[in-house]
Amino acid sequence: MAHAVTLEALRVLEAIHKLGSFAAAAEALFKVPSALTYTVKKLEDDLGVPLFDRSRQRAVLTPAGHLVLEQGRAILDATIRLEDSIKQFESGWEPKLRIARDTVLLESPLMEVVGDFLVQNRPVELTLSEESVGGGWDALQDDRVDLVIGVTGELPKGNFYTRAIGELEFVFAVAPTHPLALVEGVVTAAQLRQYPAIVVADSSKKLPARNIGIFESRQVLRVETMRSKIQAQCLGLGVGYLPKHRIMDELNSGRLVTRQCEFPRPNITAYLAWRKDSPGRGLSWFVDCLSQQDWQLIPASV
Amino acid sequence: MAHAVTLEALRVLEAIHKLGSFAAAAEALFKVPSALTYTVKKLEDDLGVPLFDRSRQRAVLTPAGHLVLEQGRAILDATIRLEDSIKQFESGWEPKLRIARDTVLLESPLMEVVGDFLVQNRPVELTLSEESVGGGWDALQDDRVDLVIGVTGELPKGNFYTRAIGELEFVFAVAPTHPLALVEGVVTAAQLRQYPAIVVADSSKKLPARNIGIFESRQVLRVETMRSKIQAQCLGLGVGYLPKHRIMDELNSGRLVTRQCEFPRPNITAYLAWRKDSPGRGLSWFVDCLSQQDWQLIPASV
DNA sequence: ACCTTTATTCAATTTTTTTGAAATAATATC
DNA sequence: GATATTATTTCAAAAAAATTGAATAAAGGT
Repeated sequence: MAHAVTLEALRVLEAIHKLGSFAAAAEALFKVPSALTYTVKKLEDDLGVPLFDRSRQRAVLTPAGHLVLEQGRAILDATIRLEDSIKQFESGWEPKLRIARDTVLLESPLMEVVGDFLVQNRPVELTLSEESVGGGWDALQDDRVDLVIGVTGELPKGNFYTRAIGELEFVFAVAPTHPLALVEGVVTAAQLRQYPAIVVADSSKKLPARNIGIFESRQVLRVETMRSKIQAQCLGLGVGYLPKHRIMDELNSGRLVTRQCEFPRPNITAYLAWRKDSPGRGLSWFVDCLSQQDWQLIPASV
Repeated sequence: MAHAVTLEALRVLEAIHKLGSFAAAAEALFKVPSALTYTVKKLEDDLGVPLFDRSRQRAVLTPAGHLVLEQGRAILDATIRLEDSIKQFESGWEPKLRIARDTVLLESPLMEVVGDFLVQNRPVELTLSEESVGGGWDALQDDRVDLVIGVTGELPKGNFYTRAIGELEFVFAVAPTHPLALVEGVVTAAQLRQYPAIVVADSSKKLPARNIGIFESRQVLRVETMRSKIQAQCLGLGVGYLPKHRIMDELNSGRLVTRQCEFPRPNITAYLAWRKDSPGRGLSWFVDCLSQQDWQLIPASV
């Protein structure tokens, strides 16, 4: 047979697997069970492989069935994206917009902008996520998000637009109860090595992980978000550089104190970044608003 | 309408675009033109957008049509891959196997193995390609190849198997007519800077490009393959490190001479690498043969 | 053992797709 | 500029495919 696979058959497979039975799937698809029997059997005949094991009462996927299901899901997703693209093409508004914020940035400035967007009641479904270190680039490149806020470092390969939103200043901060708080003057490498370092793990799933500002400590505690890192350092669990704009409260109230460190950490520029290809009206709107938003950073020098 | 796109409609779209008319596409698909009119009109109705511009005699795609075609192709490709996967699942032999050779390696040892495979007349379609520097990893990660030979350096993220095939030794070589050939003793950084460096460009399309062994020359000539680099250096266009096993002939015949260099380049291990997931019989066969093949390298120490 | 749930078979029915002939329109040719 | 050619659409009829519902068989729960 020329073309065995049809989207309808993949949908049926998916439904049966998800709901656990032909009967339940039939109901969900507004059909009668024998219709599914027909569709499934046709696909099995065309493919030449049984997709379900019928030795028991409830049909369960064979290994071949799992294979078809898995790749079939990707195909169904692609058709949904295709239909979404057409909708965007007509209205200009993308049906879905995925925004990632790097964990170095505060959440509230983003939320303000999101609030402004939501009251406009556009036909756009928003998804927010948080990334760390190189993870923002990774998510963008891997097409898991459409827009990232607060990415830093080198531009990876690919066609991206960027816009600087300010400079990040890092200070070496410890809890006042931490032994390093007692050090007068500059903290040395030897002193650093005595205490655990708290680092934010790279959330990359595809690109190689970056390790920024790791000094060789005896112990490293890896956390997922900047919030966790700040909290860990406030509790005196370890030490490390923190973005100044995130810890103004902690510094003012004395929950953290700064020290000079032998290895200074230079300021780095934070960017908005998005894919070049055909931005929808939603993406354009967010790029405009987010680049004018006050992220409480140092204005970008260049 | 719930689900507008069907694979059949995408195939029709693709055929009309490729062959330039409804009539030609109909013939290719063993149908009658009015059947295509029906299919296309149905898709247009369901999507709510005209896909073809009919103001002229021959129908041409509208921008929206191009969008559907482009994404549709990806979907059709995925369905073909799905059917291929099933075939592999049944016979064990993958219908397609894509092998990349890093440009540091000789081509002939691979060709010998390929020859041995072809005489077995397996139902496997082979594709060979050449990659450079980080490009092998890139192609593997991006699923453009199934197996790479001669990748070096750090393992990127992802699930890969690797097997060492030997160590690469690099020698600093220049044409006998090159000014640096006259230097006695060790070539210094200052001397190096005087002459163009020949480097093999990273063929990566997704991962960040690696730059190995670039010393800051006034001029850099970037080439795509090791063969080009060797040739450029034989012609005295520039200098650089070359893999010793690739230039034995040139060294013996005096077309290249070696010199000591202030920056020595350590040996590096070359690997076979492939994706973990479900190797077919073809991939397994190649991994076995290729890892036993004599690549004329130094046996791996570790 | 009995009842319930589940999947399949099969003939009848409905829906969808395909066809071929005729109509319409745009290019090409003389 | 008239005419032939090529290309697409329209429409009713025919063919193919999908869906239904009733009957059947078999598995699991109580």
